[in-house]
Amino acid sequence: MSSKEEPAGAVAERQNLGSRSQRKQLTRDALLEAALRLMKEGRGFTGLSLREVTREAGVVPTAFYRHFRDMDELGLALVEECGMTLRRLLRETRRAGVPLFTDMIRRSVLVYKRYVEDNRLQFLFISSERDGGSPVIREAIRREVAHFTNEMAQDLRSLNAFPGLSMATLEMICGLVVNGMLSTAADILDLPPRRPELDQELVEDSVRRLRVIFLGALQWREKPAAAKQPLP
Amino acid sequence: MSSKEEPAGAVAERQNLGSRSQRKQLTRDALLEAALRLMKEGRGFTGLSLREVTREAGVVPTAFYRHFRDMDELGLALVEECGMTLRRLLRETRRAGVPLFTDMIRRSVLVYKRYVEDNRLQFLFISSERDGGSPVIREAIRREVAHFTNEMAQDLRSLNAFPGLSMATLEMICGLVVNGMLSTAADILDLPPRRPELDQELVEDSVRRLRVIFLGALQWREKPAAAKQPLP
DNA sequence: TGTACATCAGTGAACGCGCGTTCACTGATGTAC
DNA sequence: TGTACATCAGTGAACGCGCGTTCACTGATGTAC
Repeated sequence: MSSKEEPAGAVAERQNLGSRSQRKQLTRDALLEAALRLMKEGRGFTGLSLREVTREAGVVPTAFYRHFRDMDELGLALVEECGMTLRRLLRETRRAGVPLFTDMIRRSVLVYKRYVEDNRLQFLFISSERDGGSPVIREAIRREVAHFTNEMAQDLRSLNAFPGLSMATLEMICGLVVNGMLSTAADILDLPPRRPELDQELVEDSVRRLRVIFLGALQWREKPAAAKQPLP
Repeated sequence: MSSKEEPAGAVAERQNLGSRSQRKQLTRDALLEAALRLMKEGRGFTGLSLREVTREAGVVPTAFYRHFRDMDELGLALVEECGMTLRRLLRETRRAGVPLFTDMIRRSVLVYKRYVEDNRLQFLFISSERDGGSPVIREAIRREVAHFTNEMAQDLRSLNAFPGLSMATLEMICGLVVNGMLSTAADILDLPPRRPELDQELVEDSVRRLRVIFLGALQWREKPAAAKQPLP
């Protein structure tokens, strides 16, 4: 125990052994995590102050500049971290199987829900900064999400889930799915604890929405690409 | 012309005749509009300061308190304004017809795009605070959006567009549509000027997404509502 | 292995600034008689 | 209609505070010989 209570042992960790650069990395991670942690109570990233973040991380304000030029640069680092989280998600969901039938859709949704809950802070960051925050961060998030959507479309193609659909159409479908699932993430994060019936309801709602999209996808017929005409 | 350039004539307006309460209302409107205007460059509502808003509105900081207790209260007033904008949208889109076929979907999308462009600032507020901002404002926006979704479902029901679908399913479908269209609003607002080919592409993408959803809705078969079972 | 020096992650004091809020005020508008 | 008073939207000075950033620093780690 410390006489002057420390935030979450961040400092203690850093005081343990390790090369200089290893300990620098620990401080950097502490700053990133501090920022995410401060967003827990619904405050946007833009509302965080540099001093607040360093305080939460247990370092002096000026130490910040050893790691980031400013808060925007820290935000971009968070986006990158979240991008990695999304890519891992794709790998995990892939194992749930082709989501063409209700059971597989439900299985995927459950994997997803679990994943969002295991990575609360990152999904909170994504969903609150995707449309909100500073333009540069918003742009970076959109890039990650577009990349994610694209990978998902590649997956569907290689699984041959919708044989009749062009790659462009698959991407459109995946865009709908991803957009929906990111909205759902916000709802998952808002779920009150110890209300399993609400959890179940949310899952079933998600399943229904995904079913509509996949039903629509199965019905989709590609039009023969009309020759591009100049605007009138 | 004024020697001490004034922001957007707000003060000048207020100096014209009118009863005391009329002029108070003008100042209130100036504050609301100032807040929206300051969000133009991608700054979130949470990032605005009270002093900044009063400066933009052309009044002294303390005048703020004659109208709102704090910035949150101003935010809620904005949400209410946006709610009215959404309800007007519904009335206008209704005239575009039942969106079951591609042409009608396209017509609705064009009405919507035009409407978003005519109400840029309000849609900017909605889309950036829907997931981002302070919890109390986010909650208020969600309520407005849920209300909007519900009205839309009522519309589809009374048009008898999907005779086989229950009200709950119609609401689910409308939820998908509304969620998608609010994301699209952000894209519409980001469109660079004088690039009609990008405008057209965005419209066609929206139409395709809506088609998938409506195709799915037409395929949907209600399950006979299974008796509710207690959780295992 | 031992010594002398360089590096650099983190410190702590200091700065000027814009913030939200308080307070007593002004003077035009509204009301009672 | 005219007068005396009340109301209250907007003013302007003042406050204490947390902010981002600068600077010179410390002292442990790393490197060269």
